[in-house]
Amino acid sequence: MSAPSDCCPPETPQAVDLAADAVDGEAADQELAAFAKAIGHPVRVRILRMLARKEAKMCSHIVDELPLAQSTVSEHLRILRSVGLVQANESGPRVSYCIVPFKLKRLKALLEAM
Amino acid sequence: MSAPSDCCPPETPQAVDLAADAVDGEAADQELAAFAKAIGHPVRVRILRMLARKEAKMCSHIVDELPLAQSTVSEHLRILRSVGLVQANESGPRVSYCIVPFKLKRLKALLEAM
DNA sequence: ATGTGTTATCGTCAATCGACGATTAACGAT
DNA sequence: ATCGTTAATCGTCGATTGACGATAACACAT
Repeated sequence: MSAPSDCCPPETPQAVDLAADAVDGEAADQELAAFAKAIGHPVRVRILRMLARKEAKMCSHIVDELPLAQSTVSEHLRILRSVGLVQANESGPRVSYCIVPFKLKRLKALLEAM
Repeated sequence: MSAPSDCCPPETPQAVDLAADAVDGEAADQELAAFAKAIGHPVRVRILRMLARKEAKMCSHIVDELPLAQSTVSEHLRILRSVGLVQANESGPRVSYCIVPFKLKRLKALLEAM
C-alpha cells in the first residue's frame, strides 16, 4: 500500500549535506538567491503549498486548480525542479510531482542563518 | 553612546502582526513571493548579510565592498526597502541602512509554514 | 554663497521573465 | 497500428530586471 507520499523515493543519499554545507559565504549567497528566486512568484508558492499538503500531484491536477495554461504550469514546475525543491516521478505519460523535503530544509537553514 | 544598532528605532509598533497574520492563503502566498523575489539575487543576499552583521551601514560603505556602481547598489537597496526588510535612517546627506528584524522573522515564519 | 560628499532618480540598453498557443513526445489502451 | 491522455518543448510577445553613466537633490562646511 502506498503511504501518503508514494512519490519521493524514501530518502535521497544527498540528505547528508544538510548540516555539512556552509550557511554563508559567496556560494551560500548564490544558493539562497537561487532558491528565493524560484519561490519568488505567487503561483510557484501556491504550487509548493499544494505539493506540501497532498503529498503527490500530477501536473494536470495542478493545472485544474489554477487559471493558467498547461504550458505555463509546466514551466513553473520546471523552475521549481531546477533548484531541486520539487521532484518528478514519471510512470507512463503521467508525472507525479512532490516536494523534496531536505531541499526545503536546506532553504530554511540558509534563511535561518541570516 | 550609540549601541551597535543606532539605526533602527527601538521597535516599530507593527511588530505585533508577527504572530497575528496568517501564514498561508492567497495573501500569504503573495507576501512570501514578494519577500523571496527581493532576496532572489546574490547581491541582495550579500547586502542583507552585511547589514545583519554590522548593524548599520551607509550606502557608500556597501558600494566600497561590491564591484558595482553606486546607482546599482542604491537600486538593490530600494528593492530591499520596498518589501520592508531594510530600513533607512537619514541623518543629513548620509543614510544608514539596517535590517528590520521583525520583517525577517515574518519571512522566516512564512517559509517555516511551508 | 560655494563647494563637497552622499544618495536618489532618470534614461538607456541588453537580457530575462511570464504567459500563451501550437507542436512534439511518451506511454497505455483499444 | 492507432487513438487518447499527459506533459515537455518551442516560438512569440510584451513586461520586467539589472546594470550603467549622468544628473539632480540634499545637508553640512567653509
